[in-house]
Amino acid sequence: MKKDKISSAVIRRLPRYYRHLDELRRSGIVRISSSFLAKSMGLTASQIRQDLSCFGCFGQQGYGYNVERLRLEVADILGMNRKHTVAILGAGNLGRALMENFPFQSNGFQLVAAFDVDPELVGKELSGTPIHHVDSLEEYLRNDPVSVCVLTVPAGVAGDTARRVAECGVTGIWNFTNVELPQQDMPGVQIEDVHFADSLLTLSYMISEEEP
Amino acid sequence: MKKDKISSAVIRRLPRYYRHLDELRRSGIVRISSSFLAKSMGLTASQIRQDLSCFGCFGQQGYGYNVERLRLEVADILGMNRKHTVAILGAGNLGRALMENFPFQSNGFQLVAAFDVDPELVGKELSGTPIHHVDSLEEYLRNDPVSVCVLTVPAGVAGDTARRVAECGVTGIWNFTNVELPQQDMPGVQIEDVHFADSLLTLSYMISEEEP
DNA sequence: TAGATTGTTAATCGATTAACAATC
DNA sequence: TAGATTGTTAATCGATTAACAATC
Repeated sequence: MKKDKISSAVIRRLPRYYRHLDELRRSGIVRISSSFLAKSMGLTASQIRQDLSCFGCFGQQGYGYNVERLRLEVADILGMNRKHTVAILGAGNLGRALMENFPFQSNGFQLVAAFDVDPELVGKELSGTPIHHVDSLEEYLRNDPVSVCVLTVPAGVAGDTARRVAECGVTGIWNFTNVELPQQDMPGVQIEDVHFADSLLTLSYMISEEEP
Repeated sequence: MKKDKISSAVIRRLPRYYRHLDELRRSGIVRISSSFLAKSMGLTASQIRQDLSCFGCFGQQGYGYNVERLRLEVADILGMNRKHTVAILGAGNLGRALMENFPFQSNGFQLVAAFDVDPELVGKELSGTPIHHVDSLEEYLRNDPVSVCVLTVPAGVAGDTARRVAECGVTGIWNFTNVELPQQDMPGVQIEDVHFADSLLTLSYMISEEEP
């Protein structure tokens, strides 16, 4: 039975399901039961069946799940077939690392452009992606709307840059700056934070607890 | 009343508390009530008082919390005063981005070394941090143990590299590879994942849901 | 003193786990 | 058919919220 409102706990597990199913597929495994998948992921079989049942009936009694079919279903649920476009704002170290190394394509995204202020970079291409000047951001987005902007600008201009692209109708911001973006100022824009510092401090807590 | 076992939901909120308190302090605010802090963070006052009470009594009835005192308390809880050391494994784009831009110091960590296989990099320094050859990893760690290793190596060697440093007594791994490290193979090592792909796919889900 | 706000206990809400009929 | 395993309902567990006495 499909559910209306999916809890964020479930949503956050979906990419992990996808990752594991992709690995199972690549190692040639055709079918899998909830209990086997649970064991390999460190979850309970109940939870997996409960999670999946939010979106539909993908298994078969007495058989389990077809790995490839389930993988495609999860990909679809995650919106990986929607041909989302993405632009990178800020081609510093981190922005360039994402441009050159992150597999946008295999996660269902198409990287179409990057923006920076550095005259050394503007006008060049990196891994086939052109780097434009940030001054042309609005003009670019008017002509070629993108789904998601990757925010890898310096913290000082993070808020401003976010507001600018929000006004141009971007639907998502992937925020790598350590700044908390004011969601309420940007209605209709989904924000996903990657807070390096928060992550490291969590680790700091965990290792500090071990050795009191 | 201090609690023994802190739930991971609480732990994950601690860095956010720290970040907000640090910002309040920098904007010169001396005291704050749980309800004001709650509003600015998008939480409830109850939750904040409940969270903090896991670690002690930091407030005062009728007054609230002293921002700077609470900030220092949270820093201490997070282990930011423990002089943890950190080494970066893999000085590719991402590794270098962290070396050059991430404020390890102000998060309580001291970056002491980086490791790579690239002869162009080995022997050089970047932002004051020497880059050694990965072959010398074990020898280095024997002489100068580090608390945390940052895993920014290619996915193919992630598992091996993790095991190697785990055997050398590292207490934490900050994992930026898209590989799920087997926690059970490395007892006593805390693993904190930064899964870019999982994060982007979560955003993909959220923006796809908006426009069905 | 009166008003404000904490820390804590109790109530509620939501998420996870267990159980089981349905059925491949 | 017998064994396996799903999807779903019910039970349990844990986390969040509400309430309030204590007290600054």
